[in-house]
Amino acid sequence: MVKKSSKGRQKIEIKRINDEATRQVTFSKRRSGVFKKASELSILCGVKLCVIVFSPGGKPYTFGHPNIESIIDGVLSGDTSLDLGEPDMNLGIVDARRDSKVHEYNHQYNFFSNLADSVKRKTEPLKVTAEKTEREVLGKSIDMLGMYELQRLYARMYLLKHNVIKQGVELGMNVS
Amino acid sequence: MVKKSSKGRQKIEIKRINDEATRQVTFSKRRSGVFKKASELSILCGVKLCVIVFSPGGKPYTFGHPNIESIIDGVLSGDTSLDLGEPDMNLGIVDARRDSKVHEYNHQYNFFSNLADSVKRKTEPLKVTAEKTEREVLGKSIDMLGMYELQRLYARMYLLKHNVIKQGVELGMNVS
DNA sequence: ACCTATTTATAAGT
DNA sequence: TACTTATAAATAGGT
Repeated sequence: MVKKSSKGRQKIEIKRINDEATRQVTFSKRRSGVFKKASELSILCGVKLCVIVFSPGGKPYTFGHPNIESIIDGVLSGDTSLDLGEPDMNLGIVDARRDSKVHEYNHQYNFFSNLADSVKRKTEPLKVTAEKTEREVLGKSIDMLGMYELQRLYARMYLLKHNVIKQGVELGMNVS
Repeated sequence: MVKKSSKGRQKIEIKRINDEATRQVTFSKRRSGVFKKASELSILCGVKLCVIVFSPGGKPYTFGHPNIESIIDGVLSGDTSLDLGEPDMNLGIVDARRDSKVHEYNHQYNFFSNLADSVKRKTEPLKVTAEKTEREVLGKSIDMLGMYELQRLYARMYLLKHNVIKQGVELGMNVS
């Protein structure tokens, strides 16, 4: 019966929260909020997206829809339909012929964190036999991870196609 | 004087918008919204994050804080704030089962197992031939992008540090 | 985690 | 694409 008195939501300034406890709470709430908004966007508009957030403690939280696979799949396969023309001149990267596949994933969520658990188990045996490949994966993953200069990356990967793999091994061996 | 009549914001179902014009408008609005929320999160909590959204037409829109490069550079330079400790001892991966919302999403769409199977198929036939290495890279890149053992990745990136990007560029120049 | 009072985001319409 | 309005949704502060 007693009226719950509350000042309700207060307006806050968008600047770093100094109080650690408050910051952590806000992080949790807003991280969830961003993920939810992202998922709604991907579903409502049927688009691909991913979000990577590092917690104050450095833990990565990710959300992707439908998955990154469909994004890089075409690139790595050297599909000619991915011909982007002049590098840096064409931002488009979608392979229209994969639309059906993309649609197949519509309305579905994928949380990388969850995927990682399973994939880890399933790929565990690969680690030993594919050691040198891990190095080449590393090099490429750096690009992938941040989608660093995505457009240029795609153009470059297209040009490199199969060669990048082979030379990537050499790169890895060099560095190690 | 004339009252602007409006039904105001209406509740909508979270499902793909069929009308293209509406979808495009919604995409623009909500993309901005997600970026804004992400920006606020990064500022309020002082965390690094990035968002990548592909428009219905396939154009990539990205947002990063402080920026994508800084995240990568930080790792490559051995930034201690990204040094998550002993490799392999702390995966730093979100346990979806601890997050009720994540669990809810996964339960609702149950997409994970399908994707995992897909990944498995692509990583199963691994050998050391160039052609098959490509598949391997794909499979493992998915892992990486999925924050699969991100911490181990950090550790390796830390070890490789300096040369990866640089040599990656050289690699690209060589081939092209 | 849950509760409200408020702020903020946004669906429709122009 | 930009502005408006009415309403839905997110969330700050508190328990």
